[in-house]
Amino acid sequence: MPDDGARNGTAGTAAPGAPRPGRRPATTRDELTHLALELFAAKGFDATTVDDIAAAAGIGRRTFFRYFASKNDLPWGDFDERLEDMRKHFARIPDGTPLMEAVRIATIEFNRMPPAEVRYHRERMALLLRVPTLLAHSTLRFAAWRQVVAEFAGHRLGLPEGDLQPQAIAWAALGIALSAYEQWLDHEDSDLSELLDRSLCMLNSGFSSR
Amino acid sequence: MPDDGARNGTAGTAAPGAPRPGRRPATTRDELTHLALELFAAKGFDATTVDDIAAAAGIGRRTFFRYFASKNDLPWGDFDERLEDMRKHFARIPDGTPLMEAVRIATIEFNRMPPAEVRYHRERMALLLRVPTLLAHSTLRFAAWRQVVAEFAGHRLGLPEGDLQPQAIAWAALGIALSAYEQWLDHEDSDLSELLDRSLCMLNSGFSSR
DNA sequence: CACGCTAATGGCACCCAGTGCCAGAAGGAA
DNA sequence: TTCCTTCTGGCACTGGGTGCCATTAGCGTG
Repeated sequence: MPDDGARNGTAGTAAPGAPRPGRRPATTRDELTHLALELFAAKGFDATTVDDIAAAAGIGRRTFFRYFASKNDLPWGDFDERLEDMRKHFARIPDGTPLMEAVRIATIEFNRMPPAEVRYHRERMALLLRVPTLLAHSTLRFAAWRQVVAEFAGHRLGLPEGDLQPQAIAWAALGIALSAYEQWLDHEDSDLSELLDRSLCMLNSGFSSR
Repeated sequence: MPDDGARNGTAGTAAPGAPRPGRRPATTRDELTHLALELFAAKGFDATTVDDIAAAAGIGRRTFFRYFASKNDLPWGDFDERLEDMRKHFARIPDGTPLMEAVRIATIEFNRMPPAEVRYHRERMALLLRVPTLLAHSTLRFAAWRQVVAEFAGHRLGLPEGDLQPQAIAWAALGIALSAYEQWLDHEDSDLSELLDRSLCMLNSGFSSR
């Protein structure tokens, strides 16, 4: 059995929660993520073994893999829930808004974060986009992001989401967002929202103006 | 194993004779790729171990890793040389050609193949884009492709290739090409060049027309 | 022919990620 | 206490990938 990680940890949020039977989880995904990120920053991603992380968390190596399917998944945090937010955001965009305009807005919104978290997010994204192993793995996560965009585009165009145009839009939007992220990481003083806005406008004008 | 031919290492590039000193390589990258692709088709990528491949080729496991840095690299064949071709192709495009038009043409050209190879290429690409491990790994190869496009775009725009616009163009072009590839794989009777042409035209018009 | 130079091979030990199995540990409720 | 449940974590095993090093195989020269 894949033994799929993450059950009722119920990390951050309160949720006093109905007292369930059985032994309590020894830790949470959040805790492991934080801990691991510190180790990565200190020793580097590749040099940090799962044993290191488990030891630091005071759990067994085997247990670690019940919280995360792989070491690569550690930096992704609550990505899947964020995707749901984006789906909802798309749903709230007025029908009158042009398709690519909606994509632009939703993408910017998806990547908005409180100023206090900028520093943290930057570190996380630097890991994800600059450590080759993680960059490779990220492709699989990004596929889920593309899926959300393709769903919306397909809906708007009255086409199946698997058709060329919705898929092309989703792929292009992802590519554009990643190029903006790379600029953001390269330039300490840059603003992510602005970079996303600029690059998505380029996309929407077919890179014609200069 | 019939390790006949495959005399000269460095198959492909010139230097027909050039009697070098030292022991002859036991096989070639090409031979290993072919062999492996057959095994993948028969047993699946994940179920085929490096030991299987090495055994089938009649070489030691250790030797395999001197021909390919990883099992994931097997299906990529001569990709790097093909990239050089694309670089040259870009260089030959007349200066009068609009930038995005040049990108469209070069992308289509890069992905052109003799009809006899279509079947083979389809199988290879299905592996690369549908086996999760390989899809993830492919990101790293695609980075090199983007680099070629970004170089050209940067050159044309008079900007460093690392700037937002060249990078955005490269990312978008890659995304578009991949969406075309997915359609091609999904529809047995489709034509890759045509799909690339259609999706790149969409890109160049900012996905505006319908 | 024997020697030395060079370039490749391949066995061995080892590291690390990830998995199946299973015997417990820890909690609530009867 | 006993039962039931959930989570833990040790153990053994697979498979990719690497460092080390002795060995093999070609070539040229004395």
